[in-house]
Amino acid sequence: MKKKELSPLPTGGKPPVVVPSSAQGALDGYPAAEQAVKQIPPAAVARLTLYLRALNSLTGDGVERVSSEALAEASGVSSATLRKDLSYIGSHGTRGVGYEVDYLNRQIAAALGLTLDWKVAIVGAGNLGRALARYGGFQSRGFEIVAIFDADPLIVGQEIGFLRVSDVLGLETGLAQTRANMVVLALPAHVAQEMCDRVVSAGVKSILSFAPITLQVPEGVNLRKVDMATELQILAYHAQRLVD
Amino acid sequence: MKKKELSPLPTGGKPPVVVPSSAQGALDGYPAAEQAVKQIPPAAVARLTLYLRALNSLTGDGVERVSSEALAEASGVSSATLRKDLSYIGSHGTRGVGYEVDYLNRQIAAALGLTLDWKVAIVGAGNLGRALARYGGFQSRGFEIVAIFDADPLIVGQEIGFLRVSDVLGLETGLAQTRANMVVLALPAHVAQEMCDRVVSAGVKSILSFAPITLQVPEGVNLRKVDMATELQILAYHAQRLVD
DNA sequence: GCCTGTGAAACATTTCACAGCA
DNA sequence: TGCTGTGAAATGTTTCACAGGC
Repeated sequence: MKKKELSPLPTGGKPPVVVPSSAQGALDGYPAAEQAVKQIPPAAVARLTLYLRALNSLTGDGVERVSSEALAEASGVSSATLRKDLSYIGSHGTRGVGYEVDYLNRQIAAALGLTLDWKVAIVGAGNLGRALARYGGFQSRGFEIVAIFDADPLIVGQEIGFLRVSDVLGLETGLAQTRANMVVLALPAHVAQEMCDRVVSAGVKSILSFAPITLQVPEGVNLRKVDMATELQILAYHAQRLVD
Repeated sequence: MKKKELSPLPTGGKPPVVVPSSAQGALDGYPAAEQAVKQIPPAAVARLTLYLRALNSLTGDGVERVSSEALAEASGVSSATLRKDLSYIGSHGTRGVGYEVDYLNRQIAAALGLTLDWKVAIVGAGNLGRALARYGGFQSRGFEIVAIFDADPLIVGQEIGFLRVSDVLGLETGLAQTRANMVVLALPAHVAQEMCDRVVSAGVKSILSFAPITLQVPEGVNLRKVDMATELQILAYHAQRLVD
């Protein structure tokens, strides 16, 4: 349901292991292009963001070096997992010593693509959309909120933080003008798919949805979902089990 | 970091495998008590909530029966995965026919423990906390928001939806009085761990945190985390890879 | 005949344990 | 000596493919 693949190169590496020989015999011509698209396991990518947070916090505390043990503890994972994760982005530590906080921070950020320019548009200026627009946590890591849209005439035109709510009628134009390359959907279920489609048509390839509905997106579009109700239900399952 | 274990049995078998005999040997008298604490794989639990959403939507459309293929499509997973997931909670379909929408809905809800009484308290009445308090998605699935706390004197006493913001000084008392058994933390990073500790001390075992920080909780406490910045960073990684 | 339920295979992730280098 | 980096083992998840009942 989500894999596709087209990288016909034997990038060579551990888990991500690229299909050894197999397919691809057809085209190519180059023996071994080194462009090799890394490929970090999804589970590791998610954790890299945690390490980043922990490293930022350490920087704030003036710490300059950290061991895998300590960083793992601060991130809530095992040290073995942490070392394995870091190995996917290369060897950036010193044996017998540990990791340089600042340097590692930059390495992870680079691996995640955070050095690029990310412009985020929020669709939906209801309670959640407004809260997101005002949330400072985005800006801090290079995500700039460039626009916020809504359909309600009473909300359009309002100021939220440094932004003015735009009419969703002008969604496509707005996305193009602001060069938004990510969209956050903060919408009720019944309009989410429609807005999602428009956003996709406008060429946006990265979408974060808070809508309580399963959205369909075409291949090549990256969709991540956050749903409070879902999280509570998962908690409920575990809590119930404690009681037996 | 999260496993514990105490089952000294060679459980051997597929994922969920019910602990064969194990604990409780004390009572019963039957050779094979069927009470057997299920055990659904975490990945499957997360997806069961998606099926629930899809089933609700189908009910709304007046659909009474659904095939694994159709339900999987609506939920965004493969039909094999769906059938496997459902098999963890028992056989509730009819071969050659499909699943009864209403019946399956109830079976999943029961398996997730949604028939119990969940009372949720929100700690933090900032932008996000207020948005969550007003979000209708909770109530719909048996989660009742029973209190919301904040430390800011300007916010304490305000009305949000049907609730009045309580002073976080009275957190412990408030949790006890309202019999809250779940807590949502909607707090800035610098106070999140402290509040988390207080909530844990008060006996709450299920916590959903929106704070952009890794929280430490003792064994036996269930913590789930949602972080917008993390989600965007993961999107950034994938988006960057599309460019190569 | 058709679609569910499920062993078994394929694949992915995590943990172990230790070699290797500062 | 001490901690990283990483093969190999253990564990978990997804997919395959087909037996089995309606």
